[in-house]
This record gives sequence, structure tokens and C-alpha cells, in this order.
Amino acid sequence: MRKKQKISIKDISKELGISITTISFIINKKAENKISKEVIKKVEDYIEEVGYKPNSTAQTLRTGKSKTIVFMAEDISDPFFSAIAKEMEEIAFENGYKIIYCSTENKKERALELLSLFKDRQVDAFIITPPEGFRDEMEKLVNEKKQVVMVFDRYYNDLEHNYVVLDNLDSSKRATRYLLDSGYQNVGFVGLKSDISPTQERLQGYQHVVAANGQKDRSVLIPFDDVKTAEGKEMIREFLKRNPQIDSLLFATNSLAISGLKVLKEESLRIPDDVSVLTFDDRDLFELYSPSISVISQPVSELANELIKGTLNLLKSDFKESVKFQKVLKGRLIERNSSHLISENNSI
Amino acid sequence: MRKKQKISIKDISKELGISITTISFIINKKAENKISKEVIKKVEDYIEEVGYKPNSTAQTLRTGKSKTIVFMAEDISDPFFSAIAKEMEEIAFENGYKIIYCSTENKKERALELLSLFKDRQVDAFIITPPEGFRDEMEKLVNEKKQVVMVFDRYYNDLEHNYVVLDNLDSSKRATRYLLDSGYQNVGFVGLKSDISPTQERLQGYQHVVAANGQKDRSVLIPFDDVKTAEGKEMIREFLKRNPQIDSLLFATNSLAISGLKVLKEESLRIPDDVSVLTFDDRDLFELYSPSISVISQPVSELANELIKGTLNLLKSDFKESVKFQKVLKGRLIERNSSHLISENNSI
DNA sequence: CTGAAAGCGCTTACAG
DNA sequence: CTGAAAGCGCTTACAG
Repeated sequence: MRKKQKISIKDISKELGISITTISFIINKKAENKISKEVIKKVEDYIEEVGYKPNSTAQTLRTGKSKTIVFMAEDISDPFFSAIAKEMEEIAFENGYKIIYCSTENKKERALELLSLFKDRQVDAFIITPPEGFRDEMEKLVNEKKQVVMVFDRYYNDLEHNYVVLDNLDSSKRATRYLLDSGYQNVGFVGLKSDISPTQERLQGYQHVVAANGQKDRSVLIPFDDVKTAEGKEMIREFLKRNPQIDSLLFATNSLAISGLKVLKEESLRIPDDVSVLTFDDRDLFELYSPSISVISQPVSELANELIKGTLNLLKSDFKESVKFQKVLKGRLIERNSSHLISENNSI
Repeated sequence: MRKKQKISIKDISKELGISITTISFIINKKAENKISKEVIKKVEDYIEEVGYKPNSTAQTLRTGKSKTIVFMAEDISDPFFSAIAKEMEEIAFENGYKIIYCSTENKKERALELLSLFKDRQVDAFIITPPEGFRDEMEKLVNEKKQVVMVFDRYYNDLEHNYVVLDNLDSSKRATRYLLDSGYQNVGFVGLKSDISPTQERLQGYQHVVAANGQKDRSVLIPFDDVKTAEGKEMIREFLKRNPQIDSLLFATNSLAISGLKVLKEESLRIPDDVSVLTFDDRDLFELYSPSISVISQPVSELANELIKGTLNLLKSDFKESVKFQKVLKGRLIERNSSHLISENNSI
């Protein structure tokens, strides 16, 4: 058995006695009315027959376009990001683009490494969740104008850039107001110690509403790296001990909520009798938990759609500088059993 | 401000008055004792200074190696696969490889599409969870010997190929035996209707032990597409109604367990009083659920490590035909509160 | 309507 | 110890 050699445009040219140029035109649909119907048919049939596919590496080298998008997520194993990734993947593939995923772990150095790893490749676009303290790097990247840059899940108000984000300020305000309206007097906030916009806005939204209602700001901010560790849980535990008045908790991320639920369980605090719970980001877990946990759900499908379609459009438009793509989507408050006052609970 | 042009090896050559060949040798560490220390130093310093990085597309075109691995998972948004993906990613990057992820959704057509999408690119390796009915395609792919092919999460016993899998038969036997030993008389099995090896082996393990203990086989197999749907839940519900004797349930996947837990909740069946529960694959959810759910946990880190290191080794060895990489890892039974007989429950 | 030729940025025999 | 040149597989001005 001979080793099946990869067939090239040159092989086709020889076989059919037609020039490489003509074949390339036909493949790239630049044939139009320049090339005779018969030749087109002949070439197309032959390509079909032998299953020829142009070598995309050569195409990339020649054109400078790789049909590749890098999605640099905070953590690709987080259900929120992996759900986004999966939805984007499909649409990207349909449009002839591949996506390479990676995780920054919210670390500046890691993000820098990844960036330099991909910048020498001809990546057409970056969809990126910048880590802590990455504003200046993002500015550089955007100004280079070498590829489309789409920022996800956060934005910089002092930078002209494309982004898709949740309306975190509004969501957080609504969440806090909802808890106050439900009759809870002392709403506590468990957030992330971080300079990125969603973290900031979720805290501000909470503080704004709490202050407007003459309540005290009772919040604790957990460093990113401690969220899933024993240290993080300890911080939440101490926060609760320091603030025994708290009758309601708003968590800024699903990971914080999970650590928080563990603490509440360990401390035998009942939900919602002792303390009601509301968290950002929905997960299977929250629906199944006893009691089920109320959430501000991010519209995952919409976010993914805006992200990838926005990126593809910018790619098509050859990202002329004028085009800016900025979408702010609303969160959805899903009321479950963790945030009802049991006495007034009229749910199923 | 001038547009910063990408610097090429030719530019360096001109700038330094040294031939392209010599520079290429130095970059690729093929300098050895062929090139004078001074020249090497000069070139390396200059490269450092201007931040030159070789164009990887050109390297790929020339060498046929792209330093790219495709990980074709069943579903990249499933926590099991995304955890595996993330661990592999890091090791791959350290070794100069990128990973492209995609999801087959366990659909043959989708997997075929993806395969043809990536085959024309110079992908160096496939790490793949083949979908239903993909044996013959895998045979073709393996025999082509164009790239390293590593199969994950399943294997074909009539095919010579590289794989990393869980010992599903053993795990399932241990799980079933454990439930019987805990005093449950009628263990039911909720599995997947599928021809892939883990599904088969998990069912067989259950059947084997149940038969050996003179018990009846009470199992239901849910089609892959129905697992998360109302139809799937209905099938589980009816299965339970048809088999009221069941006092213990073994779920073959975490998704099945989640649907199962929903049904148990809806039917107000208490765990473990009315029915005890044990499932394959661990998740946050199972630890936090009330009661916490016992699981057969797959060793995610080990699996990811074997997968990527095995693949990288095969890549290094230029995958001579003789090299076969086959790893079967043991599952770990984690006993939680869902599988104790309440009366004998001596846990915390 | 079609083709010969340059060039994308590398690597690697080959020559000296 | 170093360099000129071919070639990986394409696309695309340019010519006729």
C-alpha cells in the first residue's frame, strides 16, 4: 500500500492540465465570469472526487489571516466560562473559524505569557477577560490594531474598546433592593477583592442601595486566590461572626456562594430562616440545593452570541477603526426558596 | 507614528550582515560548535532587543509540524471535560503546544465534520472522545498515521490504539458491591443507552455483581440526548414506579444523577431513607447536596496528566508505530450521606 | 478567458 | 565556521 500523499494544488494542475492560478480562482470563488463553465465544472468535480482541501497553513502564510480566534477566559473550567465557550465554538465553526481557549487564572503574568504566545501567530481576534491590573496592556493591544480585540465580562471606561458585559451595577442594585423589599433588614455582601469592573460595580450597586435605605454597609472582600480555599471560608465565617445582625447575604460570584453555603452549613445556619441567600451566576447546583438558591442569572446564550457575532462582524468589516462594538446586557433575577421569608413563603 | 512592521529573519540578516541560515541555526539551537560564540551572542542579543519571534505559520508550512493538539471532547461545557481540558492546557503550553477544544455532543456527524475541519490543518495530535458508532472512523484515523491519536474515556478492544480510561468495569462492580454490602437489597441502575465502552462496562459491572448476589437486574437506559430533558426525567420516574422495590440507585454519569435527583425531589422520595444514591463522577453539587451524595470519583488530575504527557511523549518519539500508550486508572469511591442506612449512620 | 511568476517566512540539504 | 538557494502550498498582481 502506497502512502497516501497529501494532494496539492500543483498536483491538480498537472493532472488536469490547468494552471494553478485558474484552480485557485475557482476554489476561492473568484472565478465569476472570467473562467469558462466547463473548466470550473472540471476542476470542481476533480476536487470533489479526490477530496482536496487547500492547506490552510499556506493560506495563512500568504494572506496573513488564520481564521483563528483566541478566547482567553478567566478560568475555562468555570461553568460560566465553559458554557460561553461552547456556544461560541459552534457559531465560530459554522463561519469557518476555530477557537483556541486558555485561562488567565486572573493572573497578569499568565495573561502576558499567553498573549505573547499567540501574538506571533497570526491570530485574527482575541476575545479576552483581562485579569487584575491589565488596563495598560489592553490599551497597547487595542492600539496595535493587529487583530480584533473583544473584551468580555469587564470594561474600562477610560479606554475605547469593544466589549460585551453584564449590567453589573444595575443587577446588583436590583438584587439588593429585592432583598430589602423582601423584608430583610441587614443585608451583607460577600465580594471579590479586585479592580475589575464587575467586582467593583457589584459592590457599588450594593453600597448604593444599602446607603439609600439608611442601612450600614456590611461587606467583606475575598482575594481571588482564596475564594475556593479554607482561608476564604474562614474569612466568610469571621465576617458572619463579626456581623451577627446580618439576616441576608448577597454573593458576588457563584464560587463565593459555594464557599459561603459550605460555611452556612458548617455553622448550622438555616436558609432562609437564619439568613437568606442570593447570588450572582446561576448553576445546576443552586437549583437543586435545599433550599433552592435565588440568583441573578447572566444571559449566557445572549452573551455568547453577542461576543462571537460581534467579533465575526468586526472581522468581516476588516475592523476599521471607527467600528466599536459595545453591549451591556441585563441580568435576570430568579427568585427561589433561599430568599423568601419562610413565614411569608407562598411558593410551591 | 510608523506602523510597526513585523520583523522577519530576513530583516535581522540585513541588519546584522549575517546569513539567514546562520540565524535560523542559532534560533533553533542547532548552532552547537558550528557557529562562533561571538556570532551567537550577537544574534541572540539582537533578537532579545527587538523581541523577534519566528513566524510559526511559516515554520509549520516548512516543517509540517504545527505544535497544535486538538482535544475533541464529548462536551467541553461538562465539568468533567472542562476540568480535564484546563489541566492539559497548562502542561501543553509549557511544552510549546496549543490546544484547540471542540465538542462532539456525542454525534457522529459532528465529529466527522470536526475531523475533516482539522485534518487539512497540520494538527500534530488528536485527543478524542469518540462518539457513538465511531469505531470504523477511529480505525481509519489511527491507520492514516498522519498524527498522534489518543483516545480518551473509552476504548475499542478490537483496535490497536492509544487510550486513557477509567477502569469502568471494576469501578461499577465495586460500587454495586458497596451498595449491597451496605444492606440495600434492590439496587437499580440508571445508565446511558450507548455503545461506547464506559457505558457498557458500567452496566456490565452492575449486572455482574447483582447476578452474583442473586438479585434481579433492574436497570433503565436513557438515550444520550434525553439525559437533561423532561423526557429523560420521565423515563427515570416511570422506571422507579415500575420498580417500587428499589431501595438504592446507581447512576452511570453525573448528568443522569442530576436528573435523577430532580425526580427524587419531585416524587418526595427521601435520600437515603427511601432510596440511597451513588453516582459516577464527582461535582461540587454532590458534596453540597443535602444529603451529600456518594460518588465514584474519576481521578481528574491523573487522567489529564496521563493524557497530555502520553500525547507529548508520542509526539516526541515521532510516534513510531510500535509505541502504544494505554492507561487504565482506578476510580475512587467517596462515601457520603446518600448511601448510608440512616439507622446505621455513624457519620458526622 | 487563462497562465507564469513573485513572494509570504521559514528550514535544511548542499557547497565551500 | 558560514551562506546561497530550493521549496513548503498557497494567493494575487500582472501580462497577454
